[in-house]
Amino acid sequence: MGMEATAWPTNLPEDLRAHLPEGLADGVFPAGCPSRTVLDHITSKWGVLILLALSEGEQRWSELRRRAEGISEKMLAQTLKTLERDGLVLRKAQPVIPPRVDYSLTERGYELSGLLVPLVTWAYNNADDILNGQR
Amino acid sequence: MGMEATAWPTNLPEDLRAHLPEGLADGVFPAGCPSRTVLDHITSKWGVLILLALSEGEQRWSELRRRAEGISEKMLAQTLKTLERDGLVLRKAQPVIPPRVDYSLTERGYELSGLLVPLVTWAYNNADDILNGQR
DNA sequence: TAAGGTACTCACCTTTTGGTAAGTTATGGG
DNA sequence: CCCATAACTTACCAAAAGGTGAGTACCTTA
Repeated sequence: MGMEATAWPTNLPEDLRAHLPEGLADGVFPAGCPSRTVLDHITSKWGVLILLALSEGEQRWSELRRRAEGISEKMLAQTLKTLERDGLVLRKAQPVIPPRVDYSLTERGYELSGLLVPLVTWAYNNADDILNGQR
Repeated sequence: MGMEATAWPTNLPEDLRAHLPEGLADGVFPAGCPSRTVLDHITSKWGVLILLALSEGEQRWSELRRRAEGISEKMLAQTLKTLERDGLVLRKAQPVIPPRVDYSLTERGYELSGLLVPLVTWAYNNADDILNGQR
């Protein structure tokens, strides 16, 4: 309400639509499904931002902290651990003092970032329109 | 550790990478940025699932409840309200008893779902590998 | 001797998110 | 008269996410 929201026609030709894989073809994810867990990791508030930052190349802890503006050390550690466990992020610690740790995307993580970047870009480009259109 | 995570080379030719828009070219979202808010809406646990379900066409409240398996009525209402406010979902209520309400994607919502579907598909295809590769 | 740098962990507390169960609406059918 | 129905709302509570500030390790530099 307040904005001219137009409905998208439901009867588009099949080949103009993005396709869901079989098994969730009707949009149903089984509730306990592993993909729900993975989806939660990769769409988490800080997860997206970290993957995004790393899509620009290998970075140190402190650099990631700067890029994911507003993240706490606790959440940075937690998020990196989850992504590392998921095989999306690679941690390389050098045994020097003061410590130096470099984070980068794995091949799988890089593949994922290729899907995340368009999404974030879209959010960035549409954010003002979306939030202004609210009565 | 436990899995053979290989690092992706950092020095790829520029044109093989997905690109971030300027303004977040170095991967920094300003902390209070509107796009953070929008991103939170569209990557929320239930938001993704609802947008996904609606990418298959117009649906009633009760149908959405079934498809987003495990969602409570409270969260369904809340999620739909947010997406409607954001101009991504269109609500059409018919003044009949018992009530009938149909939800569909707006043009903007449809555009978004085109980016979300590949992401969810990726999660679906990779979920088992990811969760099994964890020591 | 003391301070500084880096990458963390931990305990404690607050805030946000989410679930449950009940109530609401108005009408048509038994 | 009373129940069922669809799409909600509300109050209350539990769980999860997240912030804060302190502490740790160890070597280097001043």
